[in-house]
Amino acid sequence: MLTVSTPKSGSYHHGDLRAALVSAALELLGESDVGAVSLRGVARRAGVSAMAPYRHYPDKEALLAAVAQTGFEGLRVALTLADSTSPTDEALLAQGVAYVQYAMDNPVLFRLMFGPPRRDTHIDLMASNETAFSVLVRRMAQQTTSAELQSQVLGYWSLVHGLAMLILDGQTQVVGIQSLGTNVIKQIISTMLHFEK
Amino acid sequence: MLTVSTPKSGSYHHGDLRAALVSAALELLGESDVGAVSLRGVARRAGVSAMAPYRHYPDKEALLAAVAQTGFEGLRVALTLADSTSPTDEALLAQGVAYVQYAMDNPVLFRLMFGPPRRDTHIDLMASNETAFSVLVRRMAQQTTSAELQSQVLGYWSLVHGLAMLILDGQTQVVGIQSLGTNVIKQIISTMLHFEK
DNA sequence: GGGTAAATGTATATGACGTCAACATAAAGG
DNA sequence: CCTTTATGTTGACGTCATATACATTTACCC
Repeated sequence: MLTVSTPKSGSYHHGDLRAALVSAALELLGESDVGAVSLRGVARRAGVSAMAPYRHYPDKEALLAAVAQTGFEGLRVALTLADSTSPTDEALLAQGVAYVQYAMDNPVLFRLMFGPPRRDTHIDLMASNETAFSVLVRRMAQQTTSAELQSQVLGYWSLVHGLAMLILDGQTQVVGIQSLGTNVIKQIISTMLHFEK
Repeated sequence: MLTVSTPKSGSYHHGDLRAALVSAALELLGESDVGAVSLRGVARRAGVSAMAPYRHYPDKEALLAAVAQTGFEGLRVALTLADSTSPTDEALLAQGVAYVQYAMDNPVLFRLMFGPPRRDTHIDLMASNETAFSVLVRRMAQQTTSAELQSQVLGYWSLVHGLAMLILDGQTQVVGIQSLGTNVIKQIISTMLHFEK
């Protein structure tokens, strides 16, 4: 899907290191936990010296922010897809399920996306997030009376976001839930969703 | 509240280093972000050498787990207090507000409590969590029909947990919400809470 | 084309970190 | 007392993020 030009063998310059670094970081995120991803490790994976990334990102945080940005893009795609492939009256629920599913499919990336706000990158990340989030807002605006829209949007987002986080943290066992198929997620969300009444 | 015996000046042994370390770590958590807390820094704050903590905790992760445990204890107290000082029909809502408030008052600690599950400490943390969580479950069991209890419990927990997380991440600005007083939080939660209908 | 400036990658160094191993001191208990 | 055990300290290692200085390549201008 996201392919990156391989370094021409033996060439001093990489070709597209900027993208290769993000790609390598994504690979590493898939293998371990956020704190275990080192800039040096990313550079190694990209086949380049430890200092090379600094030609493209001012520091580690900036690289991770770029990675998080691709995560928001992926989330936007997932939400859009879920919305467009569902009947209108189920689109909101489908987006919620897709949100949780995305987190489960990309646990470490998801945690990175919503990690502690870093002063330098937080603004950009919120902008990325907004493009993903607008998909949900649009659908919601069509499905509810606009009086409490702001509260309802934040409430619904909180619901699915919290569910995603608790699942990633392995906290659902505290409630006595073991398996976590799509159906279970759907049930939890729709239990809380009584707007249509 | 949680006082720790000061090291007798000039004494080789500390007195109660085990507790002092947790206390020092809590102080540092209040000053920076979770990733910025180093074991060496905690040791420094406790006035002790870098290796001293290893006499009481097998590694950094274990110390942080102990800190997280005190966080769950604090959360339990906060929930219990909110529950007991509210009229019965508002107790559940009050607990939700208290949950979010606790996160806002202890942002870094809260993030540590619900951070990525570490193999060695995860089980213990979940046990701690369960004692806090049971406060909410008990109240909920009295306030709803028990048919969908499990889903409703997880749903409500997800709601307040997600709201807390989004606030900590500074994501509420995406929805256009600036100030975050108790009243705003209460409104968001109760907007989603339509069980009584 | 040729030469130079900008872009991009490398080498080396510094200080902080988590943790290991070896050692030092204090407390406890016969 | 004298020894065991608990508790701290010192020093070392490998890794990390990052600074500085240097090398190579590409791009552009004449």
